[in-house]
Amino acid sequence: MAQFTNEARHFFDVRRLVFRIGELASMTDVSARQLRYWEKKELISSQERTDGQQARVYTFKTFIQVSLIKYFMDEGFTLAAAAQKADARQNRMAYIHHFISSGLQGFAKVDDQLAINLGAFDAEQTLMALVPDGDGPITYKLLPNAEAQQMTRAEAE
DNA sequence: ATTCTAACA
DNA sequence: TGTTAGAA
Repeated sequence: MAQFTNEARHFFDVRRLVFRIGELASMTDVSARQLRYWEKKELISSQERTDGQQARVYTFKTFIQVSLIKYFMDEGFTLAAAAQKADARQNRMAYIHHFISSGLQGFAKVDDQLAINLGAFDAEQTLMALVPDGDGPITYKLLPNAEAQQMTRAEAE
């Protein structure tokens, strides 16, 4: 079974997943003309081009942003309002992502069950969520920080 | 083939 | 906003 620690690991780097304007346009049903216009209005941005190339390069994050703006415009919002709502949505998602990734400290075995290290409960204790193999409720257990840390690390790699 | 800017319908 | 033109 895969083990995880705080270290993020991945098969590919999303920062290398980029699109040119034609691709992004067909992916989002937003015309290239609109994409250039939105960029000029600073509602979206394209990646800085280090080389001398002229063609815009868009990140995956921009793909999400464009999709959100498009969605809100289809809902009837003006471009400016749609962009504002899309921005707010992304900020909420960033917060949630931070909340989750900071809360999930790693996995371990406790009482022969999968245990999810949810991080500090207070100054001395760490909260562990015990996930049963089959059906059944998830239970929680508080362990001394040192013990939780050690067992979480012991299962890693 | 694709994207660029600028301009006009 | 769509759709051109001509250049890169």
